[in-house]
Amino acid sequence: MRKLRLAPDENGAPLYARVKANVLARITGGDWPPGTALPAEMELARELGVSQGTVRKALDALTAEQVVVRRQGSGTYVAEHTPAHMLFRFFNIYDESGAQVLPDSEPARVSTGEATATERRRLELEAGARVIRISRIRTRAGRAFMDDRIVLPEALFPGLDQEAEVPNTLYDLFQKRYGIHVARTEEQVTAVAATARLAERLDVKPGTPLLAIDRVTYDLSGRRIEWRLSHAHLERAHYFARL
Amino acid sequence: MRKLRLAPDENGAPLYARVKANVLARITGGDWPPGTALPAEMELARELGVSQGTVRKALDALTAEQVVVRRQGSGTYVAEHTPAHMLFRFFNIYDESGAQVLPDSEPARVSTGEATATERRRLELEAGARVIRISRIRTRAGRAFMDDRIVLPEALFPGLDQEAEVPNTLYDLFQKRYGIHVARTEEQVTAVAATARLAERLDVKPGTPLLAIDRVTYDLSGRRIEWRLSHAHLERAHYFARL
DNA sequence: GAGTGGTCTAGACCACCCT
DNA sequence: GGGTGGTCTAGACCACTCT
Repeated sequence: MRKLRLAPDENGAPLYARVKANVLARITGGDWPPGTALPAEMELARELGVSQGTVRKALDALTAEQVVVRRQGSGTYVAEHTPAHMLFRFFNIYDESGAQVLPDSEPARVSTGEATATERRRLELEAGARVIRISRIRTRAGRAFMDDRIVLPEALFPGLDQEAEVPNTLYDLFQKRYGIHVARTEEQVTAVAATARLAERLDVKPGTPLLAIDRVTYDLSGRRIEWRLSHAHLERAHYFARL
Repeated sequence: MRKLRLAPDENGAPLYARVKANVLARITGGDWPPGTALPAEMELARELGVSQGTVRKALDALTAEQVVVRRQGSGTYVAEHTPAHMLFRFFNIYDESGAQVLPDSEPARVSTGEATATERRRLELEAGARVIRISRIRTRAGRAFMDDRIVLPEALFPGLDQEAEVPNTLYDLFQKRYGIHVARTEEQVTAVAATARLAERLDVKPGTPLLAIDRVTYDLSGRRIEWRLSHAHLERAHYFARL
């Protein structure tokens, strides 16, 4: 019987799944920061006592989930999430020519407080948990077009409210400063009439139809790490989804 | 040199890609209708003169694209698109509890005519091409909530305008009657104010914010087979997207 | 040229389904 | 019990990258 440096739980899970979990743990644990080259497949296979094919299957899965990037002839690297890349990946607004809208962000207001019932529900927090709230306007060609209200569990992002400035893309800050890797988002989209507050912030008439985007963001281990409510006034632009 | 009954084009494309193309062609060509069991992996491998592992990789890809379904111990089957399944897969509206909304459909109006410039652009049709236009209301719990205007190239769906009744789910009709397999959709979502026409059809006040969903549907070979413009009045429901 | 990922093969054993 | 897909191994050759 070979000894494995994998999950001690030998029941059920196939080998490649345990290899995948092992590699993922070392990435999220910070052993291999973004941009690092992983050991070669053969070396990982030797280290873990499995065949190269099994390592390959695990790395294929991590590649599909965009945790890792493979470069033929060079190596396998922990996916690097540059600010531009993160915007590109999670900002779903496109203009009429099909090009992605790349928004700017105005200085934000940041505060902290005890989570409301709605915030606790959306972020699956315990009663009494505290949150960081960020409010900002996004602009496009110099004009306000999107109002963001972002809520984060304070326990996951201690000190974030002390930042001098909130960057245009929060998600790479999450990764670089807090080691929290954004994995996926779920968005609920509806059409709403502009309230007085939104009308003023987006410079439209009250009652103007706006797109409301309610987003929950998950990290690689499945934790809810952000709740974001955006209201957008889209002129010659649209929300895009592929199914 | 082994002789392959695969694509004669030997350059570039890996073997498994040619196996995949071969199997896909036999499915879309009607040799294996939906629900049919494919030959076993070993048998396909023998027939095509490749190893089982290569066939497996091809079938894995077709499984990921939902062209085929695998049942351990039983076999690999051409994906069967029941009406309920098609609704489930391509209808993106969910209620507040997270359950998918399953709409009903009222009798539709069907007509044909020469494609307008917009219709030609969205469906990539030649000048002079003819289209079938379907207009219908979808209901939810007995109340109108969505107005659909559907445009199809007549060349792909001859005689569809003569149907006695338009089914609630068109997509499985496409597959069963015309052998056209829906592969994916692209949707552009915006918020608009209800026009007089939409207000009357959806029983809301003019100016009410509606969700406008502009969808182009592609078949397995990448052809555009449908353009659909839906306007929805969503109460306690939302459009859902996972990214 | 050495090292990496990408493809392909051949064969083994297992878990599961069907009859 | 026989057939199927699911997993795993070992080894080969290729295409690419780096230096």
